[in-house]
Amino acid sequence: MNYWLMKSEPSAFGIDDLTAMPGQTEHWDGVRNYQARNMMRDQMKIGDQVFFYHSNCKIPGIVGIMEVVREGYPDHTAFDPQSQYFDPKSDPKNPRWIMVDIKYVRHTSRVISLAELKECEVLENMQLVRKGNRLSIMPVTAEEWAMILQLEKTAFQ
DNA sequence: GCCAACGTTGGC
DNA sequence: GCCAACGTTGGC
Repeated sequence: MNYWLMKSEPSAFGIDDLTAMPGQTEHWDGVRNYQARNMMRDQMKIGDQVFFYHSNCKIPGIVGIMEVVREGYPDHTAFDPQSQYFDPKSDPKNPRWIMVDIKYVRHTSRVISLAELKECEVLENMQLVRKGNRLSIMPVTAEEWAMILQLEKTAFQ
């Protein structure tokens, strides 16, 4: 099983929006970055565990856990001229963009902030804490996953 | 194929 | 709101 972290701006789609979806499941559409797409297309498998990360907000950080429930398939929003994610270069016969379905598992007991993740030595190699990182989907190692769950249990000052 | 210009991301 | 970092575009 693999571990991942996926970012979303809570003003667009936050974890509370996910819990409000039917079945607490949603397709992760709108990813328009090739590196992120390739991970969804080639590597994300049913049962993989995913941290839900809130970006571009007051306290950026991990707010919950999700699970992959459907593996990569074409992102139909790329074909819809009404969608903000419309891409005229994505041909329905040869779709350019891919999404997966994810299901809510739980909120973390608190927000595990980016500031806190940056202070943890075990996590210093995570792409997330590196300067200038803009990837919206990234792999998390088993060690990093366990470390973050450990952090969740402790108070952060 | 290079690279400058431009648009976007996202922390602060 | 600012701006650094990065990806994409398009002229040449």
